[in-house]
Amino acid sequence: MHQVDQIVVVRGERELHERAGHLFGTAREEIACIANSLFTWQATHPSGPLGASAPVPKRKVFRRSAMLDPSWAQHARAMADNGAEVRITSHEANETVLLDRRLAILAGDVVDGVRSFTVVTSPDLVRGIASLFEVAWRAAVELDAHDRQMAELRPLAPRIISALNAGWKDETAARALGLSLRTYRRRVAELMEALGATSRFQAGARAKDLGLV
Amino acid sequence: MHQVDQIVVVRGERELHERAGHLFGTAREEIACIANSLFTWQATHPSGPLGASAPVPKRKVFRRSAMLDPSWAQHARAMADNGAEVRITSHEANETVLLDRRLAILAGDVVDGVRSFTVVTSPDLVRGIASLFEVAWRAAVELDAHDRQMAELRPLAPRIISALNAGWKDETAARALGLSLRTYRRRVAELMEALGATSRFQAGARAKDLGLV
DNA sequence: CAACGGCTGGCAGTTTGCTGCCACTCGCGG
DNA sequence: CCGCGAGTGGCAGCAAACTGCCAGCCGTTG
Repeated sequence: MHQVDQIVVVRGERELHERAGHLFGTAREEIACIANSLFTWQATHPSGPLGASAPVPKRKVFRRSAMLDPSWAQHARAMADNGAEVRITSHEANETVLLDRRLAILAGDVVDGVRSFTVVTSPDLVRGIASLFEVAWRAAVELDAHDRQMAELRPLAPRIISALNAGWKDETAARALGLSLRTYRRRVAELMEALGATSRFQAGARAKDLGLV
Repeated sequence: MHQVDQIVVVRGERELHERAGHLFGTAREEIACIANSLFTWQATHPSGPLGASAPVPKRKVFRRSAMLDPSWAQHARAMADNGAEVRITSHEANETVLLDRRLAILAGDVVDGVRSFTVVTSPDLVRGIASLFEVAWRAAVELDAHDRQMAELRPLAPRIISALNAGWKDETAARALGLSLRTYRRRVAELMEALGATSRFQAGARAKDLGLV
């Protein structure tokens, strides 16, 4: 049988939901996902619990910079506690969802305030996308290892970002946070790395982009 | 006659438009406005040309940082060319609209993604708000003077912001823009001032906030 | 109880950024 | 044509940030 519409582009979360939302409940083998923001999470995780049907193995990769947001970090932990495998990546990849290695959804760019998504069912293409996902999966670190790395930074990040956004000098901010200057600068360096920034200007733009200021 | 509802709070641009949009066409003496973003401009400048009826004197104060956006700068120039008096302020004030000194609209904070507006018709309160507007008006600089100040920065700002966002050192960015290091740093200092930032982290966050990166 | 690992904080050297000063250049106006 | 004003660029001094090194401390483990 000739299969039609193996590659379909939809615009906006509503259209995506209408087109492919129901398929989430039919997944049997695995759901694998790369998430960059809460925004797309909501798009691919519709109302009604996903795990309510027979539990399906899930793998999810979160963006490291997103994990600076406490609600994200909490969400990732909750997923891991509910049996999903969660990893954290420092790399930037377009958001991707794989269902049973039969269907892939890739997020595109935002145009006129609307994000487009490509829904793929072509077997060869889905296999290719799945292999790329595997590379990203292997390159990412496990949630527990990531949490250990972030143990010192995590509780301080909001206050450090506030201090930076207030324009405070490192010495002033260190005193306000009850840290030595060296340790404050250590934390700032870790924050910069988590944001993927090499300058403080970049860090400010990234933090704003992520809703951290 | 006892006037009711002299102070009303509405939530969202649609509700504001329904409540007060028609009044813009009835203004006869003056429309005065402080704008912080394109967002609120659209709210208080509904479809259908404002000046289509008898031309009403208009005074508008734009936020200096917003003027870094070429579309804003162009818009301000177009208003001035159409007879409005335009000034630029470095200060941050909540967005305000005054109609004939009889009605005032003040923008509030965004809560749950929805901005609230306070519509005021109480004569005493409107007079008070109008007097505050006059203070802001007098403290602002005329558009022409502002444009002269921005003459060197204006054409370079997009590329400087790109260079900063790329994490380039000042020396690297200066060479890329064909400027000396001293001049590049002069332009960066002007950009920081226009953004109202005292640190590069702040500048990055502000630039992102304004849609400049 | 001792050893080890990891974190902190002080110090220091280096890098990058910030701004004042001044000589020079160029364009404009009288 | 000359004088003046404004901008540029080089230099320099200072401030702020970045990161390595090392001693000390604390908690954990054997």
